[in-house]
Amino acid sequence: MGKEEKKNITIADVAEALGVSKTTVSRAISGKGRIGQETRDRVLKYIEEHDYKPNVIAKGLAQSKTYNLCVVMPGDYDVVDLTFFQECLFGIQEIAGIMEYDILLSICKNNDISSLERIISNRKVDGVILMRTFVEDRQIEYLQEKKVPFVTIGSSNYTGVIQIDHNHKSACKELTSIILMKGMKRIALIGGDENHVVTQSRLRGFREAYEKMGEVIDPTMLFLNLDNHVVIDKIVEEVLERKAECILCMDDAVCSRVLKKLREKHVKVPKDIRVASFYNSSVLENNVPSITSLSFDAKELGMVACKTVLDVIEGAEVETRTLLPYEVVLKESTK
Amino acid sequence: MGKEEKKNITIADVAEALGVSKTTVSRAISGKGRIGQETRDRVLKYIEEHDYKPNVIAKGLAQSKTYNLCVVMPGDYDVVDLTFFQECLFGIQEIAGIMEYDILLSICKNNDISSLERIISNRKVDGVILMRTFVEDRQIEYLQEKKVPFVTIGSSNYTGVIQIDHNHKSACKELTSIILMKGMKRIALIGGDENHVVTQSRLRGFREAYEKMGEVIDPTMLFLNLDNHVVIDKIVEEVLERKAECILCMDDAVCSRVLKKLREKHVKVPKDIRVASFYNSSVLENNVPSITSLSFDAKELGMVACKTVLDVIEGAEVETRTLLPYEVVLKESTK
DNA sequence: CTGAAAGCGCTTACAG
DNA sequence: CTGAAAGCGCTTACAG
Repeated sequence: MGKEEKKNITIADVAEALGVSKTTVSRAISGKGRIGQETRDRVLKYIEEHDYKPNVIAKGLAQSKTYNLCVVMPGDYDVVDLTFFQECLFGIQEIAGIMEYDILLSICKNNDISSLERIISNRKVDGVILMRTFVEDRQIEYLQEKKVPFVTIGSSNYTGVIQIDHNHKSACKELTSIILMKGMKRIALIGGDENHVVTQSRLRGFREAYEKMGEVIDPTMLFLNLDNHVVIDKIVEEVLERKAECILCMDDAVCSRVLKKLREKHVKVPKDIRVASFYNSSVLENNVPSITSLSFDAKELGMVACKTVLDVIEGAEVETRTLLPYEVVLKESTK
Repeated sequence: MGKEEKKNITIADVAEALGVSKTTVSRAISGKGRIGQETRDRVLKYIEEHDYKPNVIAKGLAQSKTYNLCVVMPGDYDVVDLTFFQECLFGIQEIAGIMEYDILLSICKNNDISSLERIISNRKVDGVILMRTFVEDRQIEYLQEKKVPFVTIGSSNYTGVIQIDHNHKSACKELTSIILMKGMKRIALIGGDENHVVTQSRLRGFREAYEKMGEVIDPTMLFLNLDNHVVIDKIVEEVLERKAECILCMDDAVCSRVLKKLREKHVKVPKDIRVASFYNSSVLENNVPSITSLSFDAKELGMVACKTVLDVIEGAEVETRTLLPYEVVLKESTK
């Protein structure tokens, strides 16, 4: 409509149009440095009217900043609880957006950090959020070595790591205690990769509950490091033979598979055996019966993590460890 | 260990160390412009040994490029099939990584494009991949107006849009035909937001199957635009009363809810009623009985979409519409 | 084949 | 309070 293809308007254009220097325009926009109120208003008015948008890349180059955050998501297919990471991502993105930051995604499959390395050495981000931690964690080692600001979602044993987590230990302790108090002593604990820090925390909570109740764990009822579905199926068989009263699942993916196996064998929950999961996600949402589990606010976790890494980037002091609250949600499966 | 905190080494440092100009170093690295073989080798050797990494941001500023792609993910919680988008994202990331591009994530809730707008007006990306299309699509309109290179995953009716999609129409037509051929005429079609292009395609396939088989659709058996679980539950009741022989679900989230309701009412699949879904994802993976559905390769879709948008960015000619193949997977639920 | 210089669009000491 | 100039780390006509 007569509109000509406009080149992007720059700070120089604004300066020229207003008969001031680029310095002045820059100051009016950033709010840094002394500048006359009237001058500032003129500049602000002009850029508003002409829809001027500063080039963030150029700004970044001058300031050695990118206004990007890297979020590292786990890329292992089956194990992952997608909903959790999704929700978390929403939280991160919400805060990041407010602070004018964007999210660069890195996908990490079993501790392979090549994608993260590329992003860091290309200087594409100002900080990193790790969505999952390993007991032995190459991402953490790499980031510490490179002195890149980062936080982890989930706990870590590495010293000096800023961590945002739910209180998994305490949550699992509580859920386990409740089950013990209901009189079920023969609990089978299934799932969980011991290389993940969260598994360690859950396990500790599980153990503490037994101690607190003066009960003793039957070590043959612990089934960790299950790497595939077939193994889970076999374990369910075994657990049934051993007359377990309750199956406690480390996460919902495992729980979902356990429930499938139980259905196939026509074992009724909760009549024949009780089931609970250390995690709640939409995977089990539509299950009949409804499944007792721990409830965590993943979005909140993401928001806090994002806020924290931004603080770190700006050099603020932050807590080394932030623990968010949880809920125990009792449902039909443990009635 | 005596190692001093090194500032990042730049192209100027390399040039000085080698006694050549920055121009020469730049050319050796980029491979553009004439340069002596011996000189190039010297430069390459030096940067290799000293672990020099070009600053992508600076390079981008000089070339008006970012080496970033924006991927727009749907942010509506319930409706979304996460696994699909996740897989797709993996595919995108895999190709992007190979081409030295990174992924900037934008989350779009019900056609709200503010996040995308920010990323575009901040010039943070060279191109965009839209993971879901709307019949009336503000993202598409915005990107076309701004002349930003982009492709859509899923089809679109806007002219000139580069689309990568599975052949949903044809897939749904085939699955519907099979069911009709099995002798089930009373099919209830459930779910699907008519604002999504994919719903339109599926519906068209459904209709064509009826036409092909010389059957007539009972319009009162179509239940679209279900926005919440309660509605689905009610519809299942209605469908049962109306003696439907098969429930066809537009996607797995809907199907999962339908199955839940059926279980609660102790209606057996496939004995009392058959069920199939126009989509396959891990949501239904552990269901007993296994569910007949259409199978699509989401990762492949992501890979092709990424490759295509990269081609568009580089000004290459690309197909306006690429349709990927599918599979019909018959399982127990329609036996 | 190689280099000096201008430019990408900002920021920020420094000087006035 | 304001501006000229240098700088962020690259690329790329242009000239030789």
